[in-house]
Amino acid sequence: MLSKLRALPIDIYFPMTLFCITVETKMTERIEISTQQIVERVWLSIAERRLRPGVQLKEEQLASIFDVSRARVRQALVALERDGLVTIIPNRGAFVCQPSVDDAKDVFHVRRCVERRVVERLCEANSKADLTRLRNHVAKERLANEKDMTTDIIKLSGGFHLLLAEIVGSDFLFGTMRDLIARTSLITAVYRNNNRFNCGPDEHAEIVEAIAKGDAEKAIRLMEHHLEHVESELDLNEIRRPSNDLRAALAF
Amino acid sequence: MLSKLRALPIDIYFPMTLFCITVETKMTERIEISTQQIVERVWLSIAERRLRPGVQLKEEQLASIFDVSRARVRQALVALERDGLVTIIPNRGAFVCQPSVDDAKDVFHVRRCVERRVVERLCEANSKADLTRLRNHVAKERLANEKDMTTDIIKLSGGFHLLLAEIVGSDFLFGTMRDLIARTSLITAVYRNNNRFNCGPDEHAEIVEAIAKGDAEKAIRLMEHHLEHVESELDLNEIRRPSNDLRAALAF
DNA sequence: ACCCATATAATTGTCTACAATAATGCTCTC
DNA sequence: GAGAGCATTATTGTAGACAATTATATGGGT
Repeated sequence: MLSKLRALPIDIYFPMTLFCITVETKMTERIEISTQQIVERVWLSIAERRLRPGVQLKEEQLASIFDVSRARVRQALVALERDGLVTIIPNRGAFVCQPSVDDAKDVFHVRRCVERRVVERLCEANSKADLTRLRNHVAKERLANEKDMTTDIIKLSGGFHLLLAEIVGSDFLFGTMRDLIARTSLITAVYRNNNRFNCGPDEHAEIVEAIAKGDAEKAIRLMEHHLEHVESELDLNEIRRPSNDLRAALAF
Repeated sequence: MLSKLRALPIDIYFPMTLFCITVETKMTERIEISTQQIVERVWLSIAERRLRPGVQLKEEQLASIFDVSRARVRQALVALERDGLVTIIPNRGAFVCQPSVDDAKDVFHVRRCVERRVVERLCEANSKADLTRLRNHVAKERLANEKDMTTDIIKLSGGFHLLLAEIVGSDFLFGTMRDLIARTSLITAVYRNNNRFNCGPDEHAEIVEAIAKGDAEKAIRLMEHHLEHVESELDLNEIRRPSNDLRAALAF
């Protein structure tokens, strides 16, 4: 609202330099890892299915892994809870969330509404510089897809939608999108039924071109189709699926 | 750098606003105040216009007012930032947000989508016990209105919408509603053009009865009408309004 | 009188030690 | 040998001290 979010460059939320930094950490002297970077690492680990739902994230454990103080880990966990990736139970600890099928549907429902609004406002007032940013972003997505860089694909795929919201300039929409994208990552990690991490940059490219032409109607239609596509690749039927819940897993 | 400074309300640079939050602290028993209670106090102070947008919430000040440690105040401020009531600028502090007209419109747009969804799901599966809770709540609202208890009116008015989301049982929708209601409180405090704090419990009552009858279509229509009503009582035209921005206020 | 650099004061950010709480393992009793 | 109660351990929560940062006030130069 009061433009703190907008004041910061988008890379802070999806820093592409993350892994470079971690490499340097090992090679050179100790480099401080920020709260935001911890959030980022955990988020990616969840999105890449390295951290499964229900797992407890112990503060001291994380503190030693990232070589930071426990206080900073705590902040990161609070932020992760806000993003809906983690549940904090008082005096118990933080656990990776287990979104229900209903949750997943709700998230996509709200996403459709919010992204529709974003595209609307984007078509109202678009500038050439912003179109360049969007096209550059899609180009990066293409590159990541070709080279099959999983981590980058995940980050850039969400980053596209976040970029749209950022260009609109509404802090509220930006924050809401950020929240929705984080949750979508978790939902995708839990419910996707194949190994593809997104549906490729082609649909994003089409949306950008529709916006470029100022064709709001088409852009909105493409966006809705895009989101339906993403949702359709998920396994949102109430089928029994592998779970950390011992009782459910051992029941016959 | 420069943009960051310009984003700040000008009266921050003229620290004559040393006015504290007036809270009736019961010094008799010295009860521990939880983080959540601090959040609620600040939220109500903002909603009741006792705290104006742009005011800085200094940690030590709050700590002494509530007689708690600064650490707890910090947590409360982080929570308030999440709710969109406060902006935290690194190394500068926390300030009450100044939502723009566009922000206000976005919030109401998203609210319409989310509440529509909530009502839909509520009509799908309603139970009698839940209807009782809703009716009791509306009754409380009526009482508060009759007795003209401002604080209660504000709390109950938002609480109604929160209760709907709670009954649905989706953590995601509940959290989203919570967020939207907090932001709406701030927006209402800034932009409402009369002294009424809500539009009375009658519209809430109608919605409850529509849900009771399982008439989803009517319930949704009533809800949308209700939200439009609330929004229409705001002064969301781009008229010049009293502002904390000295430059704007002094320009002719 | 204005601008710039510097010193001081006020405020936030971080860390570490300690307290409170919940989970685990053990022992005693029946 | 099973179960309840107790002790131990592991983990989270809190507070206070200190470091870093920013804003304000001061003074000299132009």
